[in-house]
Amino acid sequence: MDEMKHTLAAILDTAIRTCYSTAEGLPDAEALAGLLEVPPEKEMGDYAFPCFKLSRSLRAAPPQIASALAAAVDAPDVCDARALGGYLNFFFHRERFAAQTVEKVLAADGRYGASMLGAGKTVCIDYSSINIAKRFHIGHLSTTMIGHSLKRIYDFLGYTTVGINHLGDWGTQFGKLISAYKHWGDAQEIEAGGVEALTRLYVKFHEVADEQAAQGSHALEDEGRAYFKAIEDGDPEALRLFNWFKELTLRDCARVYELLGVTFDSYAGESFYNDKMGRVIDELKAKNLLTVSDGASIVDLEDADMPPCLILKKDGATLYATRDIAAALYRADTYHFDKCLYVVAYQQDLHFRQWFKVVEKMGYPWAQNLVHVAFGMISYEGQTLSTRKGYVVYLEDLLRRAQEKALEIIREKSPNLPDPETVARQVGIGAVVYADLQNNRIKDIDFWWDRALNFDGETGPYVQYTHARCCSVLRKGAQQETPAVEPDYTGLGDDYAQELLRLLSRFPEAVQDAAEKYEPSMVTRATTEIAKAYNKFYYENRILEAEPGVREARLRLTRAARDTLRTGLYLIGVEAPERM
RNA sequence: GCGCCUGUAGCUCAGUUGGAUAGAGCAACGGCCUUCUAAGCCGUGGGUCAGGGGUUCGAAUCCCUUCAGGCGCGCCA
Repeated sequence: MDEMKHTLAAILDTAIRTCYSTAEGLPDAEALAGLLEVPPEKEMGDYAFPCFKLSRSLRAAPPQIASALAAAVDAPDVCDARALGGYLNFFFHRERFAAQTVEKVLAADGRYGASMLGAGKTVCIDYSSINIAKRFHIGHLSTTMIGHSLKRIYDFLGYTTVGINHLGDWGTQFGKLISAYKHWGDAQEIEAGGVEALTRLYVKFHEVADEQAAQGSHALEDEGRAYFKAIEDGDPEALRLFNWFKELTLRDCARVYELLGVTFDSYAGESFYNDKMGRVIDELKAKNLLTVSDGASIVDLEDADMPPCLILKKDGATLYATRDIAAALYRADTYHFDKCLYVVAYQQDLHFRQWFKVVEKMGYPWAQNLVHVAFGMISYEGQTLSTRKGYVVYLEDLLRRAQEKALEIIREKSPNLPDPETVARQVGIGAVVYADLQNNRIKDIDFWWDRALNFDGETGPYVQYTHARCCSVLRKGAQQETPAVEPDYTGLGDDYAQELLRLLSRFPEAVQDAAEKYEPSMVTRATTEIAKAYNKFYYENRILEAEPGVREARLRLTRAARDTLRTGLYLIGVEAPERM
């Protein structure tokens, strides 16, 4: 919560106690701060206190309370208070508010909004979690960017974070892939073609297997299973191929991660937990949680109104939930997390609720710190994503086209820009990432090329452009040779400057809210609002030609806006070019 | 059938613990570059907040219910 709120709450508290010294059951200053609201119109002030909340304990009508308090508020250097209906509206002392806000942002030296809120606490974030032998497509973007952004946000708030790419690197499909490679593969071709070549092999395998099945044969399927068994048993040749496929995939994805600026602290995936499943089974048995149903081992969850959680297949093989539980136990032991986030699509909601409950039944109190950070489905022009049907957009293609579009605009609008390729990369990718983190994560996304490549209006390039505009003003300001003067903050008294200042003052709260709700879009929106407010301020005020003191104040506000825009963009994983 | 989620302007979405006249962007139309980046700014039009009940001084927001859509519901992940 921002400082102004607390300051106002203290003033309000004093006023209430002056007017109604005998009343009981009144909220304290902290509670009052929580009741303060932002009025819908600027004309109504900077903050408002709804007096309805006090009418019961004060036994008075809200408008009367508002009038009485308005007369009792006495803090001329901080704010003015006026009654309007049942509201007590606070109007900041503009000059003082401007000075305080700007100096606070600048004193933070690029880390405005950062805190030590999370000092000593660890947050594990499971995101991206790609499957081996599959190309990175738009369906993987949300988990990757939401997780990446949350990691930056938590880091910024002082938490220790562990970014985990829980690789999908175990399962029969890898046996099938080996089988296909043995029949039709060529080392050089695969090495050159990467994951795409692997995908072709996988498709070929299924074509042939389907043909065989039509003739009543399962020879190829059996061979695939046998190769997977070979991997499990540690057969050197099978393992070599498996690791090669894995390496090819990681190499492929590394290009995308590099473009996005995404990094991980751990790539421990399913294969890593392969030898850690026994503990899960043993513990479940020891705690009498495991029962056999239709030959499979399950944990009954009827008391939690959920279907049972499958732990072992009829043949004794482990399942998805088993691996997730094993991973959670490992992470609890290894990282001693205060929270463990799973950035996974909402489709898997039941799965997470089930195994979280199993961990709870196992008696681990940290079960309540497991969080499924769910997000919406992505479709492509109204169709469900499907590699087979061609309804798929590979991320590299999207990012490439976005960069091309950005370069085209640069050639047209900024032909003299130095290093246009770098800026095009920053802007093109920024547009894609920003769009992914713009809305509440639960919303489904329908991908359309024309929307993805739109750089007008509330978009990543808009915010980046505003940042570059700030940089440009500051550059020009630094080039002018003017004597150093103290800022005259009356120069920030206009409505446009004040609106920008208000938004800047609320930015730290937005970052904290984003962390609390696991919602990066709250940072995206707060940042966009600041960009909009700066653009209005910029058009309504001359900065460089103002009187020296006013010029200095406006330059400082520009620097505060630039720093905060850069921070906001950084927190959602978007770069901030200084020119564009 | 049961469970989870969603429903706000033509489209995509905001709307803070219930608060003042429900807001943006896109699209459409009309303005603004001899002045700090026009990827910008200003303006116009556009709404039964899915429907119906209820709680309350006050509901897009909370409760109930109906409808529509998405997702999920034992040996895939």
